[in-house]
Amino acid sequence: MSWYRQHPRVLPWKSTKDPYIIWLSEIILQQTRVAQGTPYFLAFTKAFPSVHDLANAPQDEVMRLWEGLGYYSRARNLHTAAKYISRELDGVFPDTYQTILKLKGVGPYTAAAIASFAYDLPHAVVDGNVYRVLSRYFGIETPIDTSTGKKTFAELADQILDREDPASYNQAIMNFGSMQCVPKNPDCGKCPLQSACRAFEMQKVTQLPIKSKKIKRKDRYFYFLLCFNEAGEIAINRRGAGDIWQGLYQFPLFELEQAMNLEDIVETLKLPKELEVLSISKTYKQILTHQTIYARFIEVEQKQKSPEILSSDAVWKLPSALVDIAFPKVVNRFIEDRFDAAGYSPGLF
DNA sequence: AAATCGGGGAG
DNA sequence: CTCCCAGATTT
Repeated sequence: MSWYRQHPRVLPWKSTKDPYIIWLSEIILQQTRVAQGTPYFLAFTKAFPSVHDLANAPQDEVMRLWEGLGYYSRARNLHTAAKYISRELDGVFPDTYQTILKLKGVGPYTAAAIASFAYDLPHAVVDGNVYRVLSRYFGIETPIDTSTGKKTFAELADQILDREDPASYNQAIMNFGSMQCVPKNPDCGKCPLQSACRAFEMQKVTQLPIKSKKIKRKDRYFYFLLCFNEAGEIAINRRGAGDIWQGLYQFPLFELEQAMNLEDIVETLKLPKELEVLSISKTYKQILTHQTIYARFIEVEQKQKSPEILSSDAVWKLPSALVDIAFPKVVNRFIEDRFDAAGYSPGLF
């Protein structure tokens, strides 16, 4: 905390005790760097000053504001919890750790953060920064991504929590982890904890914390159908549950097990005769945590009316309206290339 | 307990 | 490329 007083960090959500604002910031910052999340925080607080504003917003509007931030279940759960607080709790934010924990999308970390920052309750946060600081300082080699590890670090964090000022303490240890005890090449020479740091003593700083699991990524090949009708509108649909990007929109999608050339694609997809293939885009690559997406966009034109050729849930939008709809990043990259550079008429690459 | 869910920035 | 980020939920 002494170090923290000398290394303050001005952040837009630190100047309030409003639990709604704090909750909003914490959800946005889950697995997200401060620099990446800050613009989203500003956009959300401007669009939805109160929990009622958020609760009463259409889902598509919430998703649109979240567009590009990733982990979209956060946005859906945020909206669900806002409606719960607004309608079931009369807009009164829950004020105990256990009741905060009941909110959709709020786990142990976020409940502790809200409880301490908004209500000064003695609950220790354990985020990626805290795992790193504690594992190094105490020289703990228990993997942090196991149930045993989570329990160990949660108990330790609770033991060393400053119960007189849990809000400042939580803020301090997270800041210390993000600024001094950084993941790579920490400058231990200017660390105030060096003399008591077990990892420094054992020369294991770079090895801690330990993670046991390694992620494996699988390749997926997406072929989106860019289908115009006679009015110059494009078919889109909303992605459902059970896969990535739930709640976002896309062009009608055909997925293949492996990459194919244009002729084989047309053959394999068995496109209806009413559709004439105009062109196919380059491959857009998007790396996610557990998969790599290779996306191509096949531009087709409807030669005659055939409403049911695409999925029945398709809706038609003018290209100029796409900017107000939430798409995955890889789709937006194509949209920018296709419509901002080449214009809005079909077939013109 | 393990798998899954995005996107970006640092090294 | 790999790793990690103010983690949570589902399987």
